This record gives sequence, C-alpha cells and structure tokens, in this order.
Amino acid sequence: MQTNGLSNDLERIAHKTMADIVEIRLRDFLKKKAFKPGDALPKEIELAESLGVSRNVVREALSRLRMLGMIETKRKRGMVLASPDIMGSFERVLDPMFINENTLRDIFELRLTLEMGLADLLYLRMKKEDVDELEEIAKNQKITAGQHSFRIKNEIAFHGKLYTMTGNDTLQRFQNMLLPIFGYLVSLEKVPIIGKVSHLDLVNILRKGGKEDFRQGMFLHLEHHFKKLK
Amino acid sequence: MQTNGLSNDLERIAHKTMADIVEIRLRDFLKKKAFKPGDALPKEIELAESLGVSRNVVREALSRLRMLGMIETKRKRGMVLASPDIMGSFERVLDPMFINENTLRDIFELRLTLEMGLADLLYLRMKKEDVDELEEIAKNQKITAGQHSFRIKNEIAFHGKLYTMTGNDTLQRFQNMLLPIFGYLVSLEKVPIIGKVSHLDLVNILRKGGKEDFRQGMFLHLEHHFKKLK
DNA sequence: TTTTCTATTTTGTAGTACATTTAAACAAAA
DNA sequence: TTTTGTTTAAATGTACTACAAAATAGAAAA
Repeated sequence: MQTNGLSNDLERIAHKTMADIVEIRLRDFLKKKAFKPGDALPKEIELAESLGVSRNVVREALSRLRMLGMIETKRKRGMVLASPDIMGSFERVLDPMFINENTLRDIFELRLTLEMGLADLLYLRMKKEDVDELEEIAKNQKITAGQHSFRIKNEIAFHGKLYTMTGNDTLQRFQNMLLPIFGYLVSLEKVPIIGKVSHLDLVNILRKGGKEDFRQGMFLHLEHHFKKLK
Repeated sequence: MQTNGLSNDLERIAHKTMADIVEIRLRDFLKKKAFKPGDALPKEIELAESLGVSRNVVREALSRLRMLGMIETKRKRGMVLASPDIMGSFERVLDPMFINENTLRDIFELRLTLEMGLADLLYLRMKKEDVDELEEIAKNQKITAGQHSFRIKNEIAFHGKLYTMTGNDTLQRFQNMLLPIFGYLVSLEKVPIIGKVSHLDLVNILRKGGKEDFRQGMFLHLEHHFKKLK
C-alpha cells in the first residue's frame, strides 16, 4: 500500500477520534484560561456536557493528561492542574525495545553532545567531595576490570556522577533516561574499547586542569564513539 | 497535611488506579513478548478478560499508549505495536505555561550544554551550503537589529540552523521543542544583550577555525547566559 | 475549640448496547 | 487472470446506566 510509487506524495489522512479531539480541546482550555497549578478544573460530567461527548471519552482524554502529570485528580475534590513531570513522559517511551534504529543512533549522539558540553556546568558547580567520590568510582573500575556487566555498571556510575555534579536535576534525570539506551549500545560492543583518556585521567583534569582541558580529555575519552559516526 | 513534622518521613502512598496498573502491565507485556513494530496485539475484550478488568479501564490504558505512539489501532484489524515518536510525547508537556520555575532553569541549562557540545557533530557533518545559509541568516540580523520580536526570531533561526546542520533529526526536534522555553526566557530580558562573539563571528570560525575555536567562540557568544547561572 | 461521625459529592470501575469502520471474502466484469 | 464492486463479519469507537469507593464539608459530640 505504501510501496507503490503513486501514493508516495499523498499523506495519510489522520483520523482523529473524539478522545484525540477532547485532549486537544482540554489542553487549549487549560492554556486559554491561564490555569495555575493547584487550580480546580470542572468535573468530568460538566466537561462531557460542555463538549457534547460521553463521559467515557472525556475520561480517556483526562487519563492521558493525568499520565503526563498535567492534572491530578482526587475523588470528590475534583481535578487540579499540576506541574507535569517533563522527564516522566519521556521515560515512558524511552526503551530501546520500542525505538527504531535511526532514533537510537540519534539519541546516542545526543548523549555524546551533552557530555561534551558538560564542562561549563561542571566547573561552575562541582565540589571537592564530588570529585573525591568520582575518584572512588574510577578506582573501583580498575580493580574489577574483569566482568563485562560490572564494567557497564561502573561506566554508568561514573558518567552518572558527572551529571549529578552539574547540580541540574533535569539534566541528571535526562541522562538517567538515556542509560538503558547507552547500555544497550555498549552491550553490542564485542570487545570493550578503552579510550585514550581514562576515568582517572578525567578526575585528575577536574582537579588540576581547566575547562578546555576537560573538554579535550572528554573528547579523547569518547573518541572511539565519535569515530564510528558518519 | 504535609506540613506537620510527623508525616515528613512518611512518603505519600501512591494510589494507583486500575488504568495505571493496566498501563504498566501492558507495557511489560509488550516487552516480555518481544513484540516488534507491526505485530498484532490481542483485542480489547481479550485484554480486559485476561486482566480481569472492564474494557473501559483497558481502553484508558490503551489510549495513553496510543497517545505516545506506542500502539496504533485500526478497526477490525486490531492493534499493532508501533515505534513511538519520542519527541512527540515530550512536545505535549513542554509548554512554559505548565512548567515550574526550577525546571525551566534546568532546561535552559540543558540547552546551553547542548550548544557547547555541538561542535563535534558540526565539524563532522556540516557542508559548505549550510554555512552559506547560516551566513545569510547572520547577515539578516544586522540589517534588522531594531525590532525586538524579530531579533528573537532571527536568534532562533540561527541556532536552529546550527542544530539542523548536525544532521541529527532527533536533536533538531529536541531543540525545536525547547524553543518556546528559550524564547520565553529571552523575552524576559529587558535589554537585549549581545555577546562578545556575534553570529557572524561564529560563521567565520566555522569557515576557517577548528573545533576548539568554535567551542571557545560559542562560549563567548553565550557567556552572558552562563554568567547568570549560580 | 477540637475531635468524631455522617452525608454528600465526585471520581473509579463495570457492564450493556449500538454505531462505525474496514479487512477479508466473495462475486462480477474486463 | 486480473481488476473492480459488493457483502459480511469483526473489532474499535461512543454512549449510557449503575454502583462502589474515597474524601471533603458540615453536623454532632466531647
């Protein structure tokens, strides 16, 4: 059906269900009315009547918004607008299982990009204790260089700690989300590749070097990944 | 209720509705059975019976997965697993209106981090035409330096083009999502601040300089933003 | 005034019924 | 044989009713 040359140009007509429409309408409604977190929303029946649909449909739409954390509902009290958990919605779909190959690659690059950009926040906010802790993690790796699964865990611990040190909660959660993907891709490597700059080297740079040194070091650390990109 | 000292330690008991549970169960089900995109799923009634809940509940859960693009449903044929549109789910919640102040700041930093990390992908993939086009955008700015709203548009065009040039679709869409937030924060600036390195300077660096130069230039371009961070 | 109980209200769940769409099977025509 | 048109059946989409469960607000009691 999609493979005949003719219909290539014709875009598939998107059939929207009532739930889809109601979802959009509700979103607009929340925006237009400039609801603030904590504000009470009309109850389900009222919404259903206003929109001229069944309560069923309204509930499906509300269920979506609830999943995204945009609203919270309590029996009797009704619904209130909430601050959605940005990352939460992301985490739901971010599973290597569900993501196609291209996007997987894209996300991997996104991660590399982030790591290369970490320096500024790091040098702004890192504390001595953090670096000490980071060093512990790095040393830990040397000892247990044997097992493969442990190597990945340690890899994750080290880079995760870096994100934590930025003091940016969202960034940290973002990285956390990308972990399964990272882990998945690393697990595809048959032979573990060690960069020219090790974790311990990076720690030393953080102690004694400047931002530029760190960027350079991080690049060398990740170089074998970058080399695979086309 | 939350403010009395006693209950501080007690974590709020998360009341899960059936729809929440079914959503999780379905997710696990999809994973466990290792469904591939295109595979057919059991029909609603069967799911309802298997899980021992009403079709209503199942539909709420399915509605969520459908919104995220994890499944697609066709009448008669049933449901099939699909590749979720990662960014799509993000876009839904990413509206400055709904996001709290802290997260807003976090995301802004996330963006800065990305921009600082762009260099590697840029130097790997940029083409001469891209740089030419970028130059046009940069020049455009000089001419129309007057209007405020135009300045923002141009700013967005320039940085947007940079992301496009990375050849990473996901990254580009990600940036696109962050635009409203970026715009919102920039609009808070009373006096437009010009960095030490202009857009045109960056273009020149792309033409003649190396990655390090670009990073340095980008930092100076964004410096006034970095200076505001704590 | 503070606590406890009660009544009411709203969400959560279940179940039935029917409309709508469309894949699939079949029949007819070229 | 291939294409085109028609029918049928099956699954989703929507509506409606009914009731359970929870939690607030208000009444009653201490």
